[in-house]
Amino acid sequence: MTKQQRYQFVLDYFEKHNPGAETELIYHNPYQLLVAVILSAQCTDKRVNMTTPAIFEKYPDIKSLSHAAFDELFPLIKSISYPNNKAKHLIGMARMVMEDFDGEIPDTVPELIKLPGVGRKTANVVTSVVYHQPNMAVDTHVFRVAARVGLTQNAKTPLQAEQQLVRHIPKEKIYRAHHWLILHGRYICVARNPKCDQCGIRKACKYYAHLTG
DNA sequence: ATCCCGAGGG
DNA sequence: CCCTCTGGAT
Repeated sequence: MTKQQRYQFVLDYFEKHNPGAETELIYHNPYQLLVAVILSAQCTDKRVNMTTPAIFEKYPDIKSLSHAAFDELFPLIKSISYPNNKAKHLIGMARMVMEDFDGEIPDTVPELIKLPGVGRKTANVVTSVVYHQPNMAVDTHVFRVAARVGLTQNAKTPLQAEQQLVRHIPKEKIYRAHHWLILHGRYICVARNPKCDQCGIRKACKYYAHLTG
């Protein structure tokens, strides 16, 4: 199977068997999405969604967050991973948006990455979801699944994987593909002992082919 | 024990 | 490149 056929098969399969609307981050504007994604590192979306309503009530916009006191923000997120870092990042992010970006959440990856707590993955999520740019956010799931299936080859970093994936996936499908790969990675193509017996794309999968000889 | 849609610093 | 941050569910 050629690489092109592999992509075709995988994308077609997911298009037909949409892994479905899973628990997703809840947000109502770019500000809220950015905050939610920053909080989501190493933490389930469900848990993030439990904390964000209180945050958005107390800090309804980027300006109010930029004036937040650490000791008041910290308790609101202390039940998720890395509350110390994240509280620091959120306030720093808001301040930089106010000072350097005139209070508007930037709409390009290079600008977003300058913000505290915003790495490439977060920047790609924000630009693809809010601004509909054809960017692929590569997290641990996407990285692992793409490598296993053979959508990427010898990708040593998330950035390399991102570049290979973006090259082969039609623009309009990139965000959905991102989500499909995550859900597939979460439930089927798990890190240890992947559930190949339940996998619908195994016939296009290099890992499975290798497994079965 | 291991996993959750990572980022920053050394 | 590896290390640290570090809470809750399973």
